[in-house]
Amino acid sequence: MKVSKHKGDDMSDLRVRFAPSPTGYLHVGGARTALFNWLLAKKLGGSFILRIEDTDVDRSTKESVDAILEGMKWLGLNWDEGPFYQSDSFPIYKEYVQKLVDVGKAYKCYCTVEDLDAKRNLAMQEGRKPKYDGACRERRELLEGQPYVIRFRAPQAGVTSFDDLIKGTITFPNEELDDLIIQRTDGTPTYNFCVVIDDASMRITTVIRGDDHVNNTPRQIQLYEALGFPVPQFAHVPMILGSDKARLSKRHGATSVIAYRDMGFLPEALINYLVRLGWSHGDDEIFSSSEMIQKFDINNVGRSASVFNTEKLLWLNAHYIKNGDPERLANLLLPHLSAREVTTLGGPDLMSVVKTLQERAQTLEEMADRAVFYYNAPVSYDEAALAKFDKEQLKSVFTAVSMKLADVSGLDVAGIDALFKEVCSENGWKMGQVGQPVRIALSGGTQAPGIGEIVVTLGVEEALRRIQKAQEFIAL
RNA sequence: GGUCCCAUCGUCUAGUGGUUAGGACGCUGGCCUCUCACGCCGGAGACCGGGGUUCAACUCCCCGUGGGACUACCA
Repeated sequence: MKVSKHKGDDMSDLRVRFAPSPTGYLHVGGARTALFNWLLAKKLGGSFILRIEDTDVDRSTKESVDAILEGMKWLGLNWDEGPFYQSDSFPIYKEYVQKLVDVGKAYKCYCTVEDLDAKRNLAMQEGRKPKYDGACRERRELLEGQPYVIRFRAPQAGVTSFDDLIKGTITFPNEELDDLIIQRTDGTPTYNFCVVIDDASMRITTVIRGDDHVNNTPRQIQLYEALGFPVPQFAHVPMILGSDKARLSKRHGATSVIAYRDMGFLPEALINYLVRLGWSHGDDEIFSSSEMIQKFDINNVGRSASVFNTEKLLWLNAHYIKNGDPERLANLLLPHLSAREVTTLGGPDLMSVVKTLQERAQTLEEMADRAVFYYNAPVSYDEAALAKFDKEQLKSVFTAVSMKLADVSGLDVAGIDALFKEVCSENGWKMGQVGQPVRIALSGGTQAPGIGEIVVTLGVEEALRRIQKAQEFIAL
């Protein structure tokens, strides 16, 4: 077999990671980043690693970790290694900080937060760069007992650049980069330092992450080089925006993937929606997970931010509901029915109910709403709709239909539909004069599955009972 | 302010110098029809602006303009 020289080929030793910080739930932006990582790993037979970035002890919570894991699992984004916690590696970071200090690539800085803030504000006011002024960079004497942070001694001349898999070559003048803090006063390491140590020690080959990290990348590259680690490849995926083109946030509506689950979305719909946000494969819109894996290519990820569009997500969800397995949907629908205090016990077969609703619901929530009448007989009727028919007419329709229905059994949907046609032709009625009143009698309203579907699903006996009740109602 | 990134219908996008600029969501006209949906057929709808390069620019370059990110002892 010939070995291809093309970049991106033969990457079976590819190692990628998703590294959320546990300061909230898994949001759709993070989910998409995770998805792209997962897809690339699956496609190239690499490893997908989950790492929890909890170096900020104050803001990190166990609840958030659980919420993120729950979201990942729901979406089916299984990981090969982890979850690893940065907080478990504090001693290791410390070791590497010391190494850098020993060789003079890092130094103690005694500047106080107040001093730094003051200098920064002054610089801003005077229109200068608000970067660290290097006050302690050349300090020779050590101040005993004074609190300090450790700063990385960054190169001040030249440029740092990298070839981003998505954005192309990006170059930064080193003079724009100041000496970043790698260890806080309390001895804990900071984010930019930890990612480098972790990505290096986990032998990550390709870092796929949000666009908002582009500016951190040159600093991290300098750290890799100072530490003597190989620099991984980078791929920065653009942000997801809200309808007003501002960064997606709660005020744009739901951003948590679990919230979408609770609103009745299917995981495959959300995944399909997310994969198309920023990535494309010609004119294709619908992707099964195996198609996604097969067709995914990081080079086809777009460079610009995209707006989250719930309408399209709804369309995809409707698509997957329409084509989904009724049994699975029935199970997924259960909690939504419970939330409506509907019990399916003793009622129609839920799977049959689902089948009548698959083309009529965009979400499981909507399906649940539409399913209620099957289990709870109407206690009132759409009076406005009923008013469109003459009372006497209604009576004769109900009577005629009841008589027909009374002596049939075992009919399927087509059979029941044919039976209604008979009623029409025998009495000189139009289907509209018969179907709609019966629909109201059976469901209480005007929007429901086809008459035949309802009668068969409900069962002839229950249908007759409901028609009788309606008959009594209009007699009042 | 500085640095970096981005720019095709309202939205998601295809497009890699020569196309009637394609598809999808949404919107909309019609068909189907017992309601609601589904489905099918049709319609409106875009290359941010200005300079170059070229026989020819949506496509390449530059400058604007407009968005966004970062500029923390957050990640």
